[in-house]
Amino acid sequence: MSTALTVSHEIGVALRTEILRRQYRPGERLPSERDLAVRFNASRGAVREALSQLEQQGLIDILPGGVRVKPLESATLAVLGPLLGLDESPRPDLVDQFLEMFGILMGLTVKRALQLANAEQMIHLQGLLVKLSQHTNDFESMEPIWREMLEYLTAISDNLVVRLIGNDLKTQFLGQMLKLGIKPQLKASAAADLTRSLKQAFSKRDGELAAAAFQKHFEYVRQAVLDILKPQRSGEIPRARHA
Amino acid sequence: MSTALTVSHEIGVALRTEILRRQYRPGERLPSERDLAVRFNASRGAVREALSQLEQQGLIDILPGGVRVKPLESATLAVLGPLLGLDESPRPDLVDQFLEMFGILMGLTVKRALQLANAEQMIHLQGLLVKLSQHTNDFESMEPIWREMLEYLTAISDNLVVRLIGNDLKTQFLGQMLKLGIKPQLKASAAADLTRSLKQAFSKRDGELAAAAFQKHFEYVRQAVLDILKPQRSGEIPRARHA
DNA sequence: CCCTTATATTTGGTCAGACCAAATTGGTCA
DNA sequence: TGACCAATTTGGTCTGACCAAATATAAGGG
Repeated sequence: MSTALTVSHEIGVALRTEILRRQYRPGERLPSERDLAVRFNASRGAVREALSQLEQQGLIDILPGGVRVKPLESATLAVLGPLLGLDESPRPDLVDQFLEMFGILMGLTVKRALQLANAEQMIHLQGLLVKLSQHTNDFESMEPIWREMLEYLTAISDNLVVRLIGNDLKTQFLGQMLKLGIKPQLKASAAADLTRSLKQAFSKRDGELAAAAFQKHFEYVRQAVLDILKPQRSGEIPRARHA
Repeated sequence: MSTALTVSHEIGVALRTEILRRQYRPGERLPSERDLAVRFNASRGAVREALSQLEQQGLIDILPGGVRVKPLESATLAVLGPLLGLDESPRPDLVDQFLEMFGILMGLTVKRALQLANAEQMIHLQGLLVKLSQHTNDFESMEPIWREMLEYLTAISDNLVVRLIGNDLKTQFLGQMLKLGIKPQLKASAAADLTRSLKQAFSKRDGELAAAAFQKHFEYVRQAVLDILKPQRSGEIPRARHA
């Protein structure tokens, strides 16, 4: 299932999957490097590199005497993608949490960007917005423009913490979502709504307004995605809807 | 400066520091593994493990033909701590961004916790709050109780995305802050304010209110920390203050 | 003189076998 | 039963080797 160019990556992915599937209890010891080497038909060096990666991901503690598995909750963001890809269909609650967080980050980004942007940057932004509003009916053609705008906003806002978190989330999730072929069918009206709100917020340079627009849009996306992910069963944890 | 139990960690830290100090341009090639091995007086295996870690941190791309340095912005949250610890005094803007994000995460956590908590959990929470309000004047003695409450809130809210981000931030930053001896002198009144607001929010089970209390408190902390970090010079990027 | 094409070198990926120090384990003895 | 000590296991590291792909270099043709 997982592409792995090198043996060590392959081993890493395999072990990570097992840990994420909770085949080891937290605190339990992993097989010794030598045993793992035998099992994967690889050298100890390769196994070692794999373990080194898992350690960076916060999944294991590798210390003299044995490799110990850590509880999932103490892992790194790096495990989110793999966690989503465990089954054919990702856990809806995780996807929802991701989208919520992503909306928040995006809100923070615009808000700050609108504060810091200079005149010409504002002009560029509004130019992008105009371009967007000309394609509201064609999702495919507006997607790259969206990307460009987000990239631009991120650059302006110059918030490394938000950026790094966003990086992780993006690479972790978007990859998985695309891989799983989950593309929420957004009504054209939703995109139009967002661009309209943003236009207004940009012209007034109202960061709060722009942030709110993003948040609202992402709530719509969340709903759309959830409708796809659990079309049958319900009765899950109720989700908040900030009025 | 940096504690490193193993040689490979040591090499990893050294190389990471150099990259974070921008001693290599993005896209530039790192010295070959063999050269690095000579330089660090280590085996290629050790170097390899170090590189493997840096790759996980998003700092390098390690591919046949050479190891290439990636731009800082495409790294992982794992670099935040090291970034803060580069100089004797951490970059104030990063610390501020961190605290802002931390406040937001905490707000999300309480909000959700108050939604999901059952009766006995609420009782426990309020019990902790009472304990806290009895120690508002003694920072040292209330700190563990705070930790316990946060841990408890996090467990209840059961939001893995927020939790993982929080993990990273915590381990990354708090470690550095403590190491650098930056302990903001919070007035007792601030802590009292927070506990009072939380008490009210808990009794009414008002998540928004509790979140707001945390945010407000963190804004106070941000100000306090900034006052420490840049006592002399000013003229930096103005920071937002959400009324 | 420039561009293309072979050739030699470098670089990462992996393996095998070895040694050390610390931790674990198991048995022994009080 | 419990404390103590030896044998084993485990991670940490090193050396030296081989392969395939990528890079750099030299050779050749226009």
